[in-house]
Amino acid sequence: MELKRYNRQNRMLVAVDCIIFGFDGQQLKLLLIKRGFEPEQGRWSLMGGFVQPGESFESSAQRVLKQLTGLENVYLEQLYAFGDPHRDPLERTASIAYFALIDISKYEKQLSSEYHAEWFSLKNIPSLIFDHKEMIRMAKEKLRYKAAFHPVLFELLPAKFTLPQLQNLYEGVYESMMDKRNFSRKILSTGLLIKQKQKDKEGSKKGAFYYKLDKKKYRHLFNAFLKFVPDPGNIK
Amino acid sequence: MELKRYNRQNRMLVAVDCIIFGFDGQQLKLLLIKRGFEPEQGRWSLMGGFVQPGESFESSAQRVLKQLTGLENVYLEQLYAFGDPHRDPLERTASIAYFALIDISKYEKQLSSEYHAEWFSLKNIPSLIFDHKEMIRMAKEKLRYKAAFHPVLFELLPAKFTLPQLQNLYEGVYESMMDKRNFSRKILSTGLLIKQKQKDKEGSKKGAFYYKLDKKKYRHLFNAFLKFVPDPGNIK
DNA sequence: CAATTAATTGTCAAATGTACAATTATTAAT
DNA sequence: ATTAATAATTGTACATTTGACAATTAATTG
Repeated sequence: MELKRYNRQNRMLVAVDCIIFGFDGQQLKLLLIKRGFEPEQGRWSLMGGFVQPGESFESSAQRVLKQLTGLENVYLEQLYAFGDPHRDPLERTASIAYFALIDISKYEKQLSSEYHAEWFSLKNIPSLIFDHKEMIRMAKEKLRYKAAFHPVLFELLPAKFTLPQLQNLYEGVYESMMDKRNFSRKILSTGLLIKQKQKDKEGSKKGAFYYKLDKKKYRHLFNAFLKFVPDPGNIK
Repeated sequence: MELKRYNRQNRMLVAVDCIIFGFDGQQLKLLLIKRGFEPEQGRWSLMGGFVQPGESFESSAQRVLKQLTGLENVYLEQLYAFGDPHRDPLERTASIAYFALIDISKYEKQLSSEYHAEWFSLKNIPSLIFDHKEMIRMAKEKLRYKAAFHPVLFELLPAKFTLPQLQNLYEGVYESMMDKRNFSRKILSTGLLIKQKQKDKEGSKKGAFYYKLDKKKYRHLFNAFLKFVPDPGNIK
């Protein structure tokens, strides 16, 4: 007789949660929502949802992300599977956490009003449900790790950006100051940036030249091993 | 009225699978078992098991690992959550993959006979069930990444080991040759090794001095950022 | 004691990292 | 028109690390 299922084993709910990073030119931010159902209705939470039949974890995370931001084809990476038996008090629920990097200028505000979503500065995160605080801690750590060797932070920037903006971003991610001269030398030496003729005149009299990513080199070098940060600090 | 469960959502099985690395002094190896139940009974497989009620993913992996090797307190790290809806043809089953690094000399052979377990050279892995081949590919990649910056490969070695053995290990992990002089200079400069007065006389007339890990420095430096490998290659 | 084998040790040039400040472009005010 | 103010842009010298490369040493064997 053919087996039809694995008998005597317990099944559990599986959800995805998204840690959504954005950068407004000054600060690194996270997109959070107000949870719309019990338990913990009305409290701040990461955007998430249950994995549906026929859906992989990755496509589930993509679906959830599109629901909230309207965006597709964004940078999305699996962070960690959270499986503490009591992380959700109502019923055992595993959560596969993903982190996303989006260009904050492309995100559609109207969608997020439905979820009462808001951008929070990373230094000012409110109290969150379940283990979402821990998820964010790990996401920050992993972003630091990744960005030290791969040009992943460009995913947070618009098509045109300035060197001071880029340095702001790196300084925000690593919560430390960098030397302007050494920073631009290192970044430019990767050959990833193409200088534009236009300047950004906001926020300075002299204006700062715009740069664009060399998309071809970017794709080619993404998995190569560059070094964007001297010492990424103590990271796992 | 209080909610008791999340209604109208589908639950699924969740398992853990362990990619178990060992090093015999010459080659990097993986411990595989012959699957003992249907479907795919009798085929080669990673050691795994279903996550039980009340058990976290990590403790589930520890349990599975102890069942097969008799070992506790081994290096264990979550690799990735595999969730393709059809990865197990019988029933939807998620798998949280962990990779383990064990000292091959400590592992208890008698236990593994129960599971028909065998060590396989990484270059000679047999056909495997489900997505286990992909799990191994990712585990190798992650081990490379990790070992490039953290002294994690010492987990594979016995308490006393020689520099040539250590270099063999690194060369096995990176599938490339390294210069003896540069290798020992780099490794010794970390201050992690304590030279012993004894020599290992196996395999050479002159004999090679044993070294021990400085456990205190090891724990202290583990998350620090050392550089053990010149260029870890193209890795995610 | 000579021959063999593998471990151990050293040097130099090139590349990279680090610390540090003067100059330039633009706008606003006098 | 000149000056003052602001932030962007550019350069240099020194220290450290890396990478390429070969001679010497310790032990065993015939």
